[in-house]
Amino acid sequence: MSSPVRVRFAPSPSGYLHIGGVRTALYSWLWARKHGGTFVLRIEDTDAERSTQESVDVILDSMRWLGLDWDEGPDVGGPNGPYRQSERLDVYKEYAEKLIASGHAYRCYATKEEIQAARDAHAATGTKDGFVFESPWRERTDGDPSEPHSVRFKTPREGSTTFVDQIRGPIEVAHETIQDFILLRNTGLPLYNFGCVVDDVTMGITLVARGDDHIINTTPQVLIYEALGAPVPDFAHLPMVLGPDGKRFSKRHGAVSVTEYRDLGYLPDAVLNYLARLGWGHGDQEVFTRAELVEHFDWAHCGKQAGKYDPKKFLFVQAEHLRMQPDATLAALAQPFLAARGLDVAADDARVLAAMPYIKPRSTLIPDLAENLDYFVRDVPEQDEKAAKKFLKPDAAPHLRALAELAQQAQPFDQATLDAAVTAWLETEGLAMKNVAQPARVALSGRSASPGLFEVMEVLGREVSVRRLLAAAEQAAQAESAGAGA
RNA sequence: GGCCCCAUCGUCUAGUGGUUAGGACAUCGGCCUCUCACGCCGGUAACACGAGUUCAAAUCUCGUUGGGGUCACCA
Repeated sequence: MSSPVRVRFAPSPSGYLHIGGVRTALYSWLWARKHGGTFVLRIEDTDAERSTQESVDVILDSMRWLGLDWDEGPDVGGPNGPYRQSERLDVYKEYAEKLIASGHAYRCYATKEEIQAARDAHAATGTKDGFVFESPWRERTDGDPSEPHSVRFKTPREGSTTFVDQIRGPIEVAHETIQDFILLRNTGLPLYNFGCVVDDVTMGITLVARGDDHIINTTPQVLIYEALGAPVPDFAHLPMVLGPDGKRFSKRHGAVSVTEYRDLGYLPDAVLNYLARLGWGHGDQEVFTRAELVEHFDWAHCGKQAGKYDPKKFLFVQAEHLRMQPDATLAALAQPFLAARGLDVAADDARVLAAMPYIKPRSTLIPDLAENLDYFVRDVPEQDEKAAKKFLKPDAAPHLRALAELAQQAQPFDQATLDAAVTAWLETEGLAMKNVAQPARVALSGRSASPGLFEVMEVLGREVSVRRLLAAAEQAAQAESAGAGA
């Protein structure tokens, strides 16, 4: 085929890794993995004001948690480093000089004040056209390079430039709407459009994926590629991720940072799956494993319109992935959340493993697992007051004692035996399961909702089941005297 | 305002000239049932509008309207 695929994700470290950014990273990563290419991670920290090391750490942590591994970048290095723009200043300087030498760029000594004055004058004319700063230095050569100056690109005055977006098709912009944009600030630091292109050129990037807010930046960038005589990569501009109300996705819509989802107990694969499907589709399939995503992803099936974040759908996808996990994996993931409830159990606790199949379909997030596992591993189940009051009444006491007796006798102590014994007993007593189920449920779990009674009993074991049943019978009987005494 | 992008159920989408416009989430009924889930069955619900091209348009063209992005020595 053509040249090997090299894709990059280039976040600027000015905060956490935004959920929208994750999608960009994911699509890029998928593209690289699908083609056996290289995934490069680059830190765009040329804005010293906003970039922080803490942010870099958070972003790397987030990427690792998601399992979006990079072949070249911070930590792992690579042949095209360094991978932080702040460490590549000499490279930008070198390329800027090249463009000046070839007549594609020039030194501009205009001050901020002069530019602002020009902008104000333009506004004062009341014109409807956009402001395009025309530097007097475009054609002058009498400046003193030792004086502070920026480097501007000499944008062609005529014609237009077209590039073909992988998602949107051809996009054409007239040169007259593009001003002589700045390549290098007077501080020597590159501006986004320049640093980005120089890095993508020197790192051999073959496809650039990013948010569609960059679509307008692409034309000037293509101009730089051409001026440099470098091959122009493919571009794919992803639509934005919006909040449910259609506004830019922000904190008030819910969690925006990847780390928040991790702490909330989402699975990385679920996050990836949901994000992949938000803006991309593969027929009727909704649930994808990571491998399936890699196999099926393509730009052609990416939607063009902005996607609204749907927390309910996200939860659905998360639940699906939770159920796909092996019991042992979930047990290990649940352990810290159990510990947070004061339940100190091993990651491979037999009760946890035994209960997991029944807990899984009743849980969505990892903390739910711990919540549903609670009474299986707690010595004495915490009792829901309302449930106890409603079901542990005097007339339930004899039933609970009978169930305890049946549990004591069951041989072997498993679901089938328990079920048969209880069914037979109900028959002779002329009772229905629903007459005794809820009191028994409260007795065993302390709650009014739980997996099937026989499932719970089997996991709990004979001894614990009998003990809880009898304790509840006692409690139910007590309710009588309390009621009569009042 | 200039420039650029976008437009199928509430939401994510399938659909690339001929379909009863499909699926999923959500929602509403029902089944299952010892509770809660899971699961299963079914319902409500969409091509923004207007011209044109065509035997035929959700699909192609133009316009309108409505969203969004961008106009920095931020990224």
